[in-house]
Amino acid sequence: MSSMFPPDSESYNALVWKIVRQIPSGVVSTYGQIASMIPAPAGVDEQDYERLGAVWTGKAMNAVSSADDGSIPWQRVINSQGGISLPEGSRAAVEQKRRLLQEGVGFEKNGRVNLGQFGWDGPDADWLHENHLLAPKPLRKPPASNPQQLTLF
DNA sequence: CGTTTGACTACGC
DNA sequence: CGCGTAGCCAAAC
Repeated sequence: MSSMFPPDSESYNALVWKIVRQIPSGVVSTYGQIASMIPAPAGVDEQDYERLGAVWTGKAMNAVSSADDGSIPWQRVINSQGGISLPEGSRAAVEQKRRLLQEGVGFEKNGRVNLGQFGWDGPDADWLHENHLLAPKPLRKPPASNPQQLTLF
């Protein structure tokens, strides 16, 4: 028997936000990557957690907007495809893209961020260890071959 | 009180 | 490369 939801969603959210605060300006992380650093609750199948954790992280991020005190760079968390998950055209989505652009994160024609270029590698190993977190699962980066995206200058 | 709906992701066409 | 689907379940309607 296992609860399919964080036993303590409150502390899970806090954990997510703690990690998100570590994301430096100019790069992005994904829901799945954040979740991969948080140990799966006992009883939750690892494979299930890969998806569940991402959903939980999404919920945690959703909870930020209502209580955003400005300390959480929520805009730096996007989906595994490099896209913004908020409803396109919504006020929040526009704000997210605006902030990312301002931080230097580039968007490709299809409206996605190249995770290979702007993807975050995760916090320092020391920090992770101090907080009892796991090493982030590498982002699914696009075939890093030719840097056909050159928008500087 | 039944239905719909997600700030997700991997996978198959 | 883009779109649809399954799996999951608390909350909002």
